[in-house]
Amino acid sequence: MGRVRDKIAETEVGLLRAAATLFRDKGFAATTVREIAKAADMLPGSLHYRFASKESILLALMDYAVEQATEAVDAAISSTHDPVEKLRLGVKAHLKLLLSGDDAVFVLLNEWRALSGEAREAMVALRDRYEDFWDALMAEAVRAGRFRRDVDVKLLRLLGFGAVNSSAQWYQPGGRLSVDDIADAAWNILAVGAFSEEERVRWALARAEGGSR
Amino acid sequence: MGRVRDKIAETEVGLLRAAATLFRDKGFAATTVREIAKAADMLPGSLHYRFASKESILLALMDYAVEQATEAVDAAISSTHDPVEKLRLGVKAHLKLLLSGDDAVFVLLNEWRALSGEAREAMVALRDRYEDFWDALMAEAVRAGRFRRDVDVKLLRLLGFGAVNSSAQWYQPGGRLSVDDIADAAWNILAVGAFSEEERVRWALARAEGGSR
DNA sequence: GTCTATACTCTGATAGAC
DNA sequence: GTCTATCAGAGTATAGAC
Repeated sequence: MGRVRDKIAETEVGLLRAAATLFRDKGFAATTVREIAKAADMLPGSLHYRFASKESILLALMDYAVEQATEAVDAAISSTHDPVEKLRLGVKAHLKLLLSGDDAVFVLLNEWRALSGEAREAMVALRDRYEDFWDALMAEAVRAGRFRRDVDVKLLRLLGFGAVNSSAQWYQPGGRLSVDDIADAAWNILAVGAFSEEERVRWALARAEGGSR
Repeated sequence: MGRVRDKIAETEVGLLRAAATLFRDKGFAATTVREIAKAADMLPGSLHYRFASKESILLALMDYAVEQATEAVDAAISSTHDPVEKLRLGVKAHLKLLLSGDDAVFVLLNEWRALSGEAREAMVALRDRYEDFWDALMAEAVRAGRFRRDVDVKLLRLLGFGAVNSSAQWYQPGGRLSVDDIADAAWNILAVGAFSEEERVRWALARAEGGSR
């Protein structure tokens, strides 16, 4: 029983992966269903057996991306109860996924304009939930006095993810900068700039103690 | 003499403006030349008299965007010789242009993947020059000891512009946040996080003195 | 310089044999 | 479930009258 469903899922995941790479490289509108089918070792007719339309491929892909991101971040922050450390680990997990080579998250971030109508609304709802999750995590750190009081949390989240997510546009695997380099730099600039004085001292001490972390 | 050229230029600027709005809203690939022509009060045939191809419209648009950005930033930083103040004013000018409603810069940042071949190379060369300009400005601030020594300037520039440019994705004219709010917040988080201790003190004093700037 | 009309290609999607 | 063959429409670009 499970065998058949697994096989179906596997085919569809491969298809989504192929679509993600093409959507990332050429954009959704510039990618043809024939190209997707070819990249997935299929013919256009077979592809339409799995997905009714090109747009439904994109929507499924985004669904998959949000699910993956949520799982990755949840797993990463489960090891600590410190709100600031949760943020640091969560951002790192988010970035790792984004730069891991799986293009779904990249497409989620950059091709949402291609969806229209109900599909667009469903997508926005998913994205909002992910963003609310982060806002709550940050609010916790503010409540604990770990960020400056005058920091606009929502704006910090927007700018922070803007910085982190933009790395997908220029990151090169095997290049000068590793994923950890980028995560650490983003943290050392963005978060530290938002830290309260007390937290700044704490952070400076931890750095001096534990090496370059 | 100048009259004719001005008239031609005016027609083309109007056309580029219409194209920019469409490219921004729907993306380059999803926009048709018929739509561009209609938005510019023309027929497709007439449009092709001005631009040989759809891609050449995009390239001309990007050229225009880089020119505008360079001029805006140059004008903004000419009033000071302080390297950090140059950066602050320059970033603000860049952001103002990006969020001003002229969509050319947005398209430049988000649709460059649509170009291919020689047009792509020409575009990358333009963008690189703009980025080199910023790197030089930042290097000046580092040399003067105004940033922490351990800050990777190129990475800071990438992350910084990632944050600033991302605001174009969510900024709403007339919304809760003004362009100045965003510019100030980005500066207060990003730059301050990269400041040297000495500069941080200087900045804190200036803030206490001059209000919320 | 701008129009109308159209050539030619490629698109997403479907039908029906296997 | 996957194939071949094909539809109807939309895409860019062009030709030539005005």
